[in-house]
Parts: sequence; C-alpha cells; structure tokens
Amino acid sequence: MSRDYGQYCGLARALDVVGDRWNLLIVRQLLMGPARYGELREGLPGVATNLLTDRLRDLETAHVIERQLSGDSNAIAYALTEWGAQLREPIHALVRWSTPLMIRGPESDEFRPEWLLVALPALFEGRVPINESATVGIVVDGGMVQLRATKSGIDVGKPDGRELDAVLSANAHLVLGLAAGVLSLADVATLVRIDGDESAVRSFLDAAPRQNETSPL
Amino acid sequence: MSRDYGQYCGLARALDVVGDRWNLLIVRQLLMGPARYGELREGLPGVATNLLTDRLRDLETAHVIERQLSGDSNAIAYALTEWGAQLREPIHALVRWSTPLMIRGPESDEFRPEWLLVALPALFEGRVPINESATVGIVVDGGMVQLRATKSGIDVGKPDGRELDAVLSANAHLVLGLAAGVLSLADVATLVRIDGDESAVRSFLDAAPRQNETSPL
DNA sequence: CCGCATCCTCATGGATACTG
DNA sequence: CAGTATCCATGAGGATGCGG
Repeated sequence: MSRDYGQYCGLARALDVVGDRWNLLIVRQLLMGPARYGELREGLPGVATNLLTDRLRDLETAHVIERQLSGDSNAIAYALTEWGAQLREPIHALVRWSTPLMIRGPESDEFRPEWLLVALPALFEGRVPINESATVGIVVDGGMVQLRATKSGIDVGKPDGRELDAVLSANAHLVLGLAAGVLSLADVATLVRIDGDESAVRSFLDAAPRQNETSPL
Repeated sequence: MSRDYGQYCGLARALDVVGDRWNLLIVRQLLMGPARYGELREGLPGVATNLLTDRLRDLETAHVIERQLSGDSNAIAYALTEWGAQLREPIHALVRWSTPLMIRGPESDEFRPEWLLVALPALFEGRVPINESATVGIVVDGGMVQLRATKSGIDVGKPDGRELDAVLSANAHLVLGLAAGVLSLADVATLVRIDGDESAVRSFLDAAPRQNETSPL
C-alpha cells in the first residue's frame, strides 16, 4: 500500500485501501466474477505485471479480494470478498459521473466488450423497463451482453440461452450514449443495426429519461 | 494529470480525472462550499503545498473546479463546477463502504469536525427520521453540526440558528458508529452526553436500521 | 499573513527481460 | 502460465524562498 493519508475520514480511509493506481480497475474486473491472473492481465491493458502482482497482494491483505485455490488443481483464482463486492456502488457512481468523458468516443483507447457488464448496470440503475418481458442482446466488438426486463429493473449479464426478442449491434460509443440517455435511437438510426423486435429495444432505452448531462467538453 | 489508463471505460476515464492522489480529498473539502487556498490547506492535513497547487490546476483544466475571483478584492476562491459537485454520489458511496475501516477509531489520524458534514449525509442517505420535526446538534471536537428532520430525509449542515431539541456530545468515533448503525445509544450511553430531549436524538439514530457490517477486521 | 514556485530526496510506477 | 527481477522515469513529500 502506498502512504496513508493519516486522516480519520471515511473517504481518506477508503482511498488508503483502493486509491492506489489500478486498484479500482482490478475490482472492476472481479465484479464480473472470479478471474485468473492471466485473465486479469488481459482485461487490464496497460498494466505492468509487477504492479498487478503488487496490487493483488495489497488488496488481499486489505481483505478486499481473496485467493481461491480452486478445485482440483493448483490453479489460483482471485475473487472479491463480500466487502470488496460492495465496491460496486462507488464504482457504479463513478461510471455514471463519467458520462461526459465518454461522449467523445474511444479515440485511441483500448476497449473490452466485457466492460459493458459493469457500465450498463451502472447506467440503467434504478430504471424500470417499459415492457416487462423483453430480452435483447447487444453486440459490440464481437462480444454480446444481454438485457432482460424484470419488474424491479433491468438485468444485465452474459447471454444465458434465453430467447432474444431483438439484437442490437453497434459500437461501444453509441451503446453507452444510448444507455446514458444522451443519444436517442432516432439520432443514430443509421449507425445501429437492430434484428428482431425494435420495440423490445425501446422498452429498455425509453426507461432512461433523456438527460441534459452537464458536459465539460 | 498523471498518465492515462488508455481504456475506453467509464471508471478508467473517471479515474484519469480524479484518481490522482489528493484529488478526491480536495473535492471533499469543496463539497462543503467554496474555499480559499489556505482553507483547503488547513482541511487537508498532510498535503504538500506544491501538490495542492498542482492538483487545483489539474482539476480546473478538467472542469471539475473553477476559480472564483471573488467579490471586491483579488481574493481567489475555489469552487466545484456543477459537474464536479456530482462527485458527491461516488464520494458518499465510498464513505459508506469505508465503515469497517472507521470502527477501529482515529488512532493517530488527524480529524476535522467539518468532515462530518460529508460523512453524516452519506451515512444517513435514504433514511427517514422517526419524528418529522426534530432538530439536534452534534458536538465533536469543538465543532457542531446540525441534524434536521424533513419529510424526505435527514438534512445535515452547519448550525443555522434554529432551536435545538437536543445536543449530543461525543467523539468522532462514536458519532460515526452511531450514524452507521454499528453502535446503538445503549451501547455507548456512558460515553456520550445528551442535553435536552433524548427522543429527538433517537428519531435520527433509529432511522438507521442496525446493520451487520461485513467487517474485514 | 496568503498563494504559490523551486529545489532536493526518496518512494513509487512503468517497461521489459527473465525464471520456476 | 504466473509471476520476479531489474532498471529507469516520474511523482510524492518536505523544506524553503519570495512577491504581493
């Protein structure tokens, strides 16, 4: 761990634990489920291997993550503890805050479709779909995530074999803009492809009231 | 700004802006209102002056804060932009997450009573007081914060001259434990002093259901 | 005083190479 | 595959200086 702030303040103490570079991004990866060292490396483009090792040790001693000597072999998997998993809330809040930073698009940044499994739940949080029985797939960059309507909200996950009412294909930039409500389907109609029932797609996107994000750009 | 993560991910982009050391603590200070350089320095024990200057510049160019050439003189005040103020949500979430880190007490850490103006709203968020017309003061370390019951929740702020139904005096450790719901008044009865109507105090504390925090300690 | 700027030292981060 | 080891660049933190 790097130097403590030495302040008896919840924010400062939290940052003492997860404020170091890469720490929250490691947690982001583990929010999608336990992962092996190599999988983490793959999902964290740009990380140096020594830093990844250091941070995993730090997070383990802080009880944010734990090593699982999984099953039959000597394979090590890293997983969030119950407390570590509660970082989902602050991370979701930061993702929502970042919307103005995302509307300029990916530029030369790396992208992994799996990251939508964290971003979309954050953006849809608290919103209830129009049609309570819709299920759609979203294809970005070769990866698919699934949106499923429930009474209480929008469930985002990996495809689970359920029948899809529609499949929307677009790039990450547009998908995030739609989910954040800064783009409407009409705005980008020519840039997305919808196979199946377009109204199923709308039952999710119309759940997100159009926002006038205060953009710094 | 330090090095970018280079990832098209909301969390990574957010951390590109506020992930550097001290940045979120500066925002914490400004959540309590605009502040002068010297006030920030005072509220951020441990910060080096060059770093404070650097970070203020960084946050300004990122449009998280702005300089206000306030009023009559050449006095500079720093204030959050509208977008910067929206960091309240992620900060509150981190404060709530930090509860297990706070229960061990201040130890040798610095403390400023004003920090309660950020911590208490975070801990009371979403909770509705029992008695809708209670107003109490909490005195910690020579500073007083005021809790006021409203229909929609608990308003935390500096004393505004309103008449107080009760005043609770305790140390920061106990106040945070009570607000987080990991301590009950009965647990610490001998360590806190209540002047006035104890039931007014209860109308806030009983709004917070006792939690079994998953503590890593 | 306030609001920085400069200098210096040391810890940390990053890239790459290497090993069990 | 899962890390270590090494080397270098950068950033943090403390002290001090300085103009207004």
